[in-house]
Amino acid sequence: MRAASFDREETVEKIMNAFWEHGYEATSIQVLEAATGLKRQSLYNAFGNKDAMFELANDRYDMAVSRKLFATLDHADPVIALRDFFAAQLAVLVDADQPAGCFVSGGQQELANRPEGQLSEQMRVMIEEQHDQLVAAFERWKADGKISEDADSQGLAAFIMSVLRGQAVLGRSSMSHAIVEKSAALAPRLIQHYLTGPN
Amino acid sequence: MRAASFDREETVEKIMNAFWEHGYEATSIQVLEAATGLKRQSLYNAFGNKDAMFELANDRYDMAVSRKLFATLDHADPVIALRDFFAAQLAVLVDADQPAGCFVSGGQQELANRPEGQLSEQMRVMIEEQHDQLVAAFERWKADGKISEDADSQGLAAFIMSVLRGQAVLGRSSMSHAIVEKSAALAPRLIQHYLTGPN
DNA sequence: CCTTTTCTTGACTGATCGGTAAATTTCGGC
DNA sequence: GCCGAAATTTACCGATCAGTCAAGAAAAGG
Repeated sequence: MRAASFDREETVEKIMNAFWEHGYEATSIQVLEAATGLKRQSLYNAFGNKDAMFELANDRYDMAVSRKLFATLDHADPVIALRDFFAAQLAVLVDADQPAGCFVSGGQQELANRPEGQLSEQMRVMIEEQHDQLVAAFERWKADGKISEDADSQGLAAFIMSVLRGQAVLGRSSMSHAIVEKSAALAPRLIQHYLTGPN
Repeated sequence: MRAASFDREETVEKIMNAFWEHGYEATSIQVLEAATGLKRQSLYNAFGNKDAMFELANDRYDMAVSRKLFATLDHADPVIALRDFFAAQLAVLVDADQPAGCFVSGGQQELANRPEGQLSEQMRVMIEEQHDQLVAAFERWKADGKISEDADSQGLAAFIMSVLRGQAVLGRSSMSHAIVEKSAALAPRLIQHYLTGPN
């Protein structure tokens, strides 16, 4: 036996950042070698193949980034929750220490039309789960009497998912950060306005 | 002299559809050969190189698809305009005769972090122009007294751009078409609600 | 008809792609 | 200390990438 000389978690994070920054196709094994400091065969030995590395990166993004964002929805007050939700989204998108944009949006765009749909299926599930979390949040606020019984949870969830993905696309280019900031500021106000009436 | 045996406009359209469907990287020259029915050298002879083909495809998308969408904003009534705007967007995204999703969103995601930024610059300009068209529309409605003087044209434009891009991402996978439909239905109502108050 | 110009065709380049086989090093177990 | 197993390194594989070269085919101009 011989212990691996690298930390697996750290390596997965580096792989995630590489895919996040360059996308699936443009992240060649060479790029992953440079990003992780490992040699080709060490990567294959540890993770299998490129698709498996992408899946791990996707999982890690889900755990480390997405879940933190959606945790803001746990707040009992929908106004505060949605304000924090979009603030957290903005923070991710403009954080200079992280790659620009969003892993999920980028991957979805690039992999959706692939003939072999293993990876796109994984991303689709992620998007569906996020949508369901939003629906659940609105249903919870409904049950707690925080918002009207008539509110369309499905529609609102779908709408917020759209805003989320769109901000991720625009946040990809630093030139559009101003647009993302304005959008992130206005989005919760629009929704609040719709839910609770003006004031 | 000898006349080319193919119609240039038709060929550009086929090239556009290929890039639209597969993205930049995944659309190899082989794919373009199959899509256009032309041989390699004919393509290079007619268009120069791959990047030039992508630029032409991008231009054509702008002319043929985006402009039609933004033309709905010309209507004097913002309620009708925004309703038609999102209806037109939905129509593009769910049209089975066209590739799924949106050329602009896909290209922006894939090319934004390229070292050589020729193509991403072109897409950034496109996004900026669309944003400006939205701002202009709101300013016009303001001047006509259709919406409040206090309305934040910049913010609303930024917000709508986000929704637009996000719907394009979600529309990329046919599994998410239900989400796009709900989002496209709710978006204009939310904005209208915000602009004119409930009812 | 014949020449000339252009388009078309098919073979080819060097680079890079994802993935693998075999050699070499390094370490834990005895 | 040495042996064997696992990690690392180096070299390589066929396939495909964007782009090119040099012939062959076809049409316009005379």
